Amino acid sequence: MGLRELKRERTRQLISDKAFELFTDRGFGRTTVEQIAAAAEVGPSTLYRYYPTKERLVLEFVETSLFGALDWLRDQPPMNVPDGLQGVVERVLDQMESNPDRVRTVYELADQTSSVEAHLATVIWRWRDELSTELVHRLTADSDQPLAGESIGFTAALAAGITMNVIEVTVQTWVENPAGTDAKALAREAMCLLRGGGIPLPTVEP
Amino acid sequence: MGLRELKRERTRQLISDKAFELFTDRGFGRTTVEQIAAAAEVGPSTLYRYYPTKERLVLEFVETSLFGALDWLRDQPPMNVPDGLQGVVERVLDQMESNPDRVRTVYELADQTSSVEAHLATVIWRWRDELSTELVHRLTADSDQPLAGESIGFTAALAAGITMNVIEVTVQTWVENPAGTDAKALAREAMCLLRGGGIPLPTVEP
DNA sequence: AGTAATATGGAAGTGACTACCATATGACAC
DNA sequence: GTGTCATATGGTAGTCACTTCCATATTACT
Repeated sequence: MGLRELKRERTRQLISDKAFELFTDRGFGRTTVEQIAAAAEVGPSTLYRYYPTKERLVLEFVETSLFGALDWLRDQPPMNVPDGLQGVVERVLDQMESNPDRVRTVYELADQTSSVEAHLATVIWRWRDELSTELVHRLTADSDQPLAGESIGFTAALAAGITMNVIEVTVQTWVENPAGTDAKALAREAMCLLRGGGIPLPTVEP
Repeated sequence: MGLRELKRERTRQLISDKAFELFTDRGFGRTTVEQIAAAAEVGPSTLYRYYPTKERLVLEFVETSLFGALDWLRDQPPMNVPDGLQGVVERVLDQMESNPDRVRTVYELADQTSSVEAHLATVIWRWRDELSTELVHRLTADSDQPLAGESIGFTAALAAGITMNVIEVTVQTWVENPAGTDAKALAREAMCLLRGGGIPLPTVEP
């Protein structure tokens, strides 16, 4: 790695760290980009070359966690879709559990500031869409499948959406009570949905 | 209804209509709030009293469609959760199908402009959260349930998320091919997930 | 008609983000 | 080392969404 890329990485990390300091200190809305740039000792225009929006500063961690797991899936040999998705979920949860403070901070900032929540949602949506297209590849490329071509897109989107839901709900539960939650077990149980296990809902008499 | 509220409704509708005209004409990003205000013959500050953000102008229709269905559920007598959610989905699809042009326009604007997509995501998330809490009410208030108190929140969030997914994927499919898609039938099939039907995925040999 | 409540328009300001240009710095051939 | 080129940086000026505040106008109520 050349000196150039090394400094790039360092600057990137410095900006991110200083931003999180300021955000946790005065809050997202009360921190200006100029303040972050000043704290990281770079010009505002340089900061924008690293992070295109203020919100991306907050969400970089979530982004790399999610898309890292997706890259893992892309490198896997053919396997049944529920197994692959199970692996994806566990990879994401591993990332989250390895950095609980970051996760908590991101959640707090998203709760407080609607623009952060909005950007978080788009990151998650984009991930879900890419996961969906990856599933389509896996279902069509490997062999001739019994499913009709049209409904594959529908099914894949649904499966990707459910996977995303399981991650969201599991992480949410875990963030609210980290000690008392076995995130992986919870997710494994929820993923039974894909395998036809249904969802344990009580019946209600009218 | 007094004269005051009548004029309010008229102004609101006028602003919305003019905004859609301009958006479809020059695009969302190339339309300024001042232009919308001028076209509706109101001051910019008045416009902001009706719509807190530019994006809400686009998303009002989606919002009322979704939350209208939620209000319907709140008025329903106790019933099994999957049946209630099925009704919610069908109400939403009814709204969408009754105004296909609006739906298509919203989709196009969300595709082109990331901030619209982001706001759309938050509207949908908020709706999902409210649906989830409504499910918790229904599952706890009516009778004593066999489910443990802790896991009800988890299960309800999962069910609400899946419902949201079904709506999203169904509407997406329908928007791409309105003529050849029976949205309600598609959604009904997908909602079988909640009832333990699983998802029709082919197996893959390694 | 008179008064209170509320809706409107405009002006001034904040801050995120963009476009652009001059300058500095690491990379590479010699 | 030295010169050259590609790229990274800092600063400036500007756009536009959105906020705050105040003076004025319009509706509702007695």
